[in-house]
Amino acid sequence: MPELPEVETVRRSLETLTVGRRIDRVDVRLLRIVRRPNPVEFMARMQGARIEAVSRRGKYLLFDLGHDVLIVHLRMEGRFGFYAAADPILMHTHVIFHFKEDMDLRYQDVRQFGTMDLLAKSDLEKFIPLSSLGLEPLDAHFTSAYLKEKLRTRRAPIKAVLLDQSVVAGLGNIYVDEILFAAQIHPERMASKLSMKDLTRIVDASVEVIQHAIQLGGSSIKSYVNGYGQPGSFQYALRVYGRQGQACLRCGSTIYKGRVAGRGTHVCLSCQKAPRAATIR
DNA sequence: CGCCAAGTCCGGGAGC
DNA sequence: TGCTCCCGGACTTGGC
Repeated sequence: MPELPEVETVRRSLETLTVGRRIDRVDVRLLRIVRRPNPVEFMARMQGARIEAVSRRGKYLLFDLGHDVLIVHLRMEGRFGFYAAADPILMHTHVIFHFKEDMDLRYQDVRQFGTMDLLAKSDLEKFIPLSSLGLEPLDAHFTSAYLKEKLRTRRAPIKAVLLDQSVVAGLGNIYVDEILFAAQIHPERMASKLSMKDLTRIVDASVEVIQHAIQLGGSSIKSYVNGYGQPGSFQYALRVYGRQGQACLRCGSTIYKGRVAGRGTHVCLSCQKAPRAATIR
């Protein structure tokens, strides 16, 4: 479940491990991972390319290859590992980037949900999933005024809207629950009805939670590790996610788990006051 | 054994 | 009427 803090942590590790290296050969072992171009062209175009930089936008990783850019989405369980070329190939290894120095960058994904897109840098704006992303939560322009405008017409519950990548880029199920708990806002509040004060609380909570999570290298709930194979430690700092049945760290009442926007949703019903129409109350 | 978990896309349907 | 918005299903497979 890599969300922004996990993807950012992976980015930092891959930056150290791969920038400046030249790709000798790419081996696509599971075709569905590569969405475009076709796998033959994908492998051919990357051969000989040098990794100039590794950046991130929302939950997407971007490998700058000079003329082209490789865009990777890890979805739920995608991960990268750095190996000696002679190391045994583990299960669920779907794409291998071989470097000159007998080192490999390997993409592993039990769920096979992750995606790779290779495009010319000049076509980057045409890549809809990327070009339609909203602001990063740590962007200075991510403010209550920005959210007010974005949420003006949105009648969906605030949780669904914060999961919408065109509103804020990089939040997923874990951090939205954490942010709404920190902001003391019920996930089923209608987005368009939130006051500027509410929105300010959401912005402040977003910055605080996401910064803290990056500091701790992300949350390793299930399988997440960075490019060095190291887990994060923010799972120990989670205040509401996965704590159903336990005491609220703020008020002591019991954390409840329900369902909002089709997602498992954790709330403290004392700290996060339910609106009249709420199903979790 | 059947359900759940995750993020995104897509189609159908609701609502303004 | 036409558009925007919302929700649920599909994708996948391991774990409970």
